[in-house]
Amino acid sequence: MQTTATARQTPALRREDCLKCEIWNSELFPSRPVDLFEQITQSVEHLFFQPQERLYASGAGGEYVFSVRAGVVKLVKDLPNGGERIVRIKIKDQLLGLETLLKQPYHHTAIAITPVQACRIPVSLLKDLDEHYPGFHQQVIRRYQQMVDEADVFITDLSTGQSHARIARLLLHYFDDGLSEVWHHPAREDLASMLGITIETTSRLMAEFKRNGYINEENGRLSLRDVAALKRLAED
Amino acid sequence: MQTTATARQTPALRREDCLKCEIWNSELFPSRPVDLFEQITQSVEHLFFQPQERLYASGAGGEYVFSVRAGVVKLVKDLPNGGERIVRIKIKDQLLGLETLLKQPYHHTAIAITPVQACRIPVSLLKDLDEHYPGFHQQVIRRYQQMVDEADVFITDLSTGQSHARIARLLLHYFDDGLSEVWHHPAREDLASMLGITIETTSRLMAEFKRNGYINEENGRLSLRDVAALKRLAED
DNA sequence: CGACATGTTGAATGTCCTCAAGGTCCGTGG
DNA sequence: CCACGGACCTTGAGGACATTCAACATGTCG
Repeated sequence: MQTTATARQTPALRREDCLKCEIWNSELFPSRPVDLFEQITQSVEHLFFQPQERLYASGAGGEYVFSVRAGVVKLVKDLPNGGERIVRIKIKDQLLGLETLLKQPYHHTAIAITPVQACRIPVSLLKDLDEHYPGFHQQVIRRYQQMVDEADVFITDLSTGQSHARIARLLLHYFDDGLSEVWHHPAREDLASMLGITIETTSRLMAEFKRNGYINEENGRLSLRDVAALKRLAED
Repeated sequence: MQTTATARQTPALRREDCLKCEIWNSELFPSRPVDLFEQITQSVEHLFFQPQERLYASGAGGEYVFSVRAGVVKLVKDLPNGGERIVRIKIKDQLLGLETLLKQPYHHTAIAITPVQACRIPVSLLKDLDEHYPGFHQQVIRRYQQMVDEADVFITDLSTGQSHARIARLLLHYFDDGLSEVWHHPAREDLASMLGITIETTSRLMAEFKRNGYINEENGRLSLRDVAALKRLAED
């Protein structure tokens, strides 16, 4: 399992590399003592996931928070009618499963969209850090704020208005920056599930955007060609 | 301004009553010292708001967190096309404007839906508490988790599927419990803005629900008549 | 009473979904 | 090597659904 597409694309991280995780690199650990290193390397596991693989499942009692080191993870919730809706997208340096800090079961199912590398951090370690390092909780609060912000984007930008506007906003938000370097080829199903529309509508509109020269997709690589036009569409 | 409809409906709270706020009543202040009381009563203001009045506006640099003591507040974001979308509903014992803890301007506009009583808490006070009372930040984290959870409800329940299902879910979620005691008569515009649909569609479907006996609205008081039927609709 | 905001209802249009068929790509097995 | 199946994407046609624009009703407040 170690010899994955991931391992070939990007050099495989080792357990020691978990120390490079953004959450330990904070100014909040001014004098990182040796025992902190030890504690981390002993309890944090570095894991690989293939596309479609689950990091955890909704409702499961969670003991771990995950930190994404490479790749893209979707957080999904099942719908009553059998489908599923994506509620957030997690990329490098973002944390998943923070609800376990409050002893709650996972609220979503976390699924790798691309090959993913992630650190699995025991809740007990985070609680230790919280006690010994005043100011560590600021990190957690900051990340919660990020989550709320992204949730608001999903509500206002991805769930409001007509579908061509929603797609334009999605493209601008997730494929105009470095994310497209990692998430080359979004599946129509995932786009649709982020927007609350059907796969067919998504496919039709993506095809139309291609025809109009707004976007491009060659050898499985999506890129934005006419950002101005997309911004115009996104306005309404 | 003190002699408001609010003051008549529910007994007006005084500044001392801010101490009864749920956030001070936590087990996290095991030995509430006198100086804490003093600090709170000196810096926390107790305010009244009429429907349509704003507690704060999106983009403004914020110095205050608000705690709702009575009534209902909506958090809205402006849309590019001129409309606005409600992203959360705040009721008793919920906090607004936590983003100011991170020195960020308010992310939403907070508007009273009903008459509202709220405590206005300076960020500096909360920072003090955070320093002197280890464990206070747990309160903040817990509330952030609540916000994320409600945001997810807005994404999966109120922004997904056909409009009659969305309305049914909204009614079950917000008018099946104690909230209907406070929020008697939801404006069609607010319901529509929570669901991302038009006022007309909302009006038509509410009328249909009334005709079918699922809900009732007399002397400006909404109540659910057939929860089972609504739950059936909510499933899809 | 008249003015204004809010809610309701109708008719026409437009958007999106459903159902269906066909296409492409890729891995597997004959 | 090619045939086949499966997963995914595309496209079309029809119908269901939501929006738009409009008229009218209701209620509130001066």
